[in-house]
Amino acid sequence: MQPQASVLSERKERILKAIVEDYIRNATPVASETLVREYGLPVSPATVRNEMAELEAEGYIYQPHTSAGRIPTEQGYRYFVQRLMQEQHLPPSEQLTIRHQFHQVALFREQWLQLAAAVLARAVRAASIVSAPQLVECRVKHLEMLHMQGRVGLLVLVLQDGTVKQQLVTLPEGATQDDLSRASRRLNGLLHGKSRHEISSAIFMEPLDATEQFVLDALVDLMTQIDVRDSVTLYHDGLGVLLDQPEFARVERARVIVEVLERPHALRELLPAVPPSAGVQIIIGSENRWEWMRECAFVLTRYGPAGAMTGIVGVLGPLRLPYSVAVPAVRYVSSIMTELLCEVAGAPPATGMAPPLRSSWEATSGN
Amino acid sequence: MQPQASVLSERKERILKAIVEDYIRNATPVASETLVREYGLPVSPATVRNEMAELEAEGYIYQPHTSAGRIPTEQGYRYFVQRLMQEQHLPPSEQLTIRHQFHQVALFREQWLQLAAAVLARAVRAASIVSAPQLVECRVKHLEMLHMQGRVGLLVLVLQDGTVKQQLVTLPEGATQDDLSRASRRLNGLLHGKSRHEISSAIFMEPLDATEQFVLDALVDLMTQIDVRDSVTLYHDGLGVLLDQPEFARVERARVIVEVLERPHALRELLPAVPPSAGVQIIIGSENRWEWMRECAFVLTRYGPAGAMTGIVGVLGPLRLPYSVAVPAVRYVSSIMTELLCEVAGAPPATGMAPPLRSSWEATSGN
DNA sequence: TTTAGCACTCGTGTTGGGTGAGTGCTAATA
DNA sequence: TATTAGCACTCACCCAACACGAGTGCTAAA
Repeated sequence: MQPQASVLSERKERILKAIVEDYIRNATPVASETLVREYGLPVSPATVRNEMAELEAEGYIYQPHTSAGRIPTEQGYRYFVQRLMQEQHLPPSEQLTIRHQFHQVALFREQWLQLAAAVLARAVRAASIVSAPQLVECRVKHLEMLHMQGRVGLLVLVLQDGTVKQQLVTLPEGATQDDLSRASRRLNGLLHGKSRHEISSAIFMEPLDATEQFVLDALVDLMTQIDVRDSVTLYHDGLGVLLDQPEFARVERARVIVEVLERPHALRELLPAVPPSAGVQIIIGSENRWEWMRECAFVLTRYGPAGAMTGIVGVLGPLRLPYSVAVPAVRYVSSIMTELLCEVAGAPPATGMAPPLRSSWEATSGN
Repeated sequence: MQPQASVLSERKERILKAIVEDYIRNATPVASETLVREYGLPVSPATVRNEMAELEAEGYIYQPHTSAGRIPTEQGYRYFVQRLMQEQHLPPSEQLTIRHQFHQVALFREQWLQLAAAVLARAVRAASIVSAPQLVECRVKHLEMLHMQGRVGLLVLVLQDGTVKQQLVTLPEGATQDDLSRASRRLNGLLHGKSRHEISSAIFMEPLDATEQFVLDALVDLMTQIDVRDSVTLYHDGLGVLLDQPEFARVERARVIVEVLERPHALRELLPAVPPSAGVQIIIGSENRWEWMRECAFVLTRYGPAGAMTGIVGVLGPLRLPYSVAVPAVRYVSSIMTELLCEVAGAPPATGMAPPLRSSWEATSGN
């Protein structure tokens, strides 16, 4: 492979751009004649062929076989997204529709997430993934230990940001609802606004009685688990439209994607790799850590008030993902989600993240 | 199509059984010679052919084309599951493993559901669906209205069976946490153990103040929504193994299934159709209400203490689903889930449902 | 009633042109 | 020197012809 450092001549860029766009559109190798005919290049096919030969030598495109048109290489796609791509924003009317949809379900968090996945899948015509927002630091708002039946209890924990966590516990012999309520009440007073770390290292003026200590332990337990466990719930959509893509005509290909979306251990490992406040990130082919992702491209970004509660949202598809649509779409959806999350959690929008404006397509279209 | 009422001769049954089993195994039309060779029929291929001709005339099997072996019709499958199938129970060691896995995550309900889906998909080698248990009647255990920030409040509701529901609300101007706590406390006293219907028609000795009335309204609102909304969360697994089946070699076929599992409106409509306490239900091909399901078979059952809180669990796949494995597997998983649900909710196991026994494979293997 | 024998059917796999899209090369041109 | 017309060449794709063989239905004998 050739060094990619250099910048291509304007004409080569124009040709490369046309090849990538055409291939993303049609999934079929692009011929020199098509380029001059459809993309208005002011030269003859022969000249284009010469340029293509050089682009191929430099590693931006390749032929699947002799006497076929050209297809972009990964390097070609990367050059495209870095320097050539013109973002195609969602039409304002559609942006409004989407915004409306989100506000309709603003009070149901699971529904946002599913909605975000659905919107992206439809806009980009690819698969989408959305992770539930994960707390950076969770602080106690309210807790309640309830007696269910026998020795089964239920600890309900509400965090500052509005998240509700629950956990079944086995109660000590003979604990009554009155005991538990009293303990809950006292701990609520003591622990309000405290983080897990503060709680586990806290020292209390008056010592806790046995029941209080029990509830406290259960609480610390639950808060510890929150970090590692279910906050990584993933939503997805758009598998169906993905299967329409010709690269998945043979099922073997599709299988791997289907399994990943359905059982997303692997994706979970991918998520932490998306840096906060770095805008939209594009991962193409072999940049991926896993073999099976080498034929896939991702467009991901983090949403949510940075430093408080963030998740990731994005799309994935074949290498010829429509990046110019995907990038603004992902950015737009993430900005809405950030906005909604801020309204609820009350965290200030952090610098570097899209601000939660009402009139948002100007706000989201910046670099 | 011929009347199916009649009972087949023993020899025809034996042949039909062999055809169905072989086809389920190999997905390839079954020849007369294969039958005598592999299934030890004490007759010659010619005799088998005569019988097959009759079975075909009666509508139990058909040939995809002249000079091909036979394939079961839907009627053939139905006869098989009703009269011929010998259930193949999971090996005891595996049952124990599964039981262990469930008890490991006994305290996290979402994880059961996902686990149930995973277990079924692996055991049956087909796709699986699990719906979250839905309350038949929900009664208040505890409620708490919290002030989040600005005019955003969070209503947290714990139901008798341990379900926790939450809902963001817009608070009245100037409501403080103290007001809300006081109202919550009073309402907790008044409403404990009440169902939605009882609450909305309740008359109180002392009239409610404005804040209390507000919280009450929000509560009724939320309880109303519980019936219709998210209780129908669906989990699924096994799409991947489904794609391996030759009937899904062409993607068009797979697409429809993928979309259904991913965006399960349609399945939701299917669920109420599964009757409670009817044991495992098998739905084959055109028995399904929807066109696109005509090539699919379902093995479903309801789990959970009947009359209290139930969901459905089952598998779906092509018509040649391995019914003899699927039926016991679905029954076994549902019995474990019922058991766990009873332990937590404390509802007595209803008559007609598999009882929540520890030693369960005897219990689950009855008809 | 069963079965051996046999002719017949029809899907599948293989082979072998023919076609056309698209290229690379060369030589002529601006 | 850069561009382009012309042309030969390559190779995937399509299609028709063909052989093969699996599996049947039928007939006649046991």
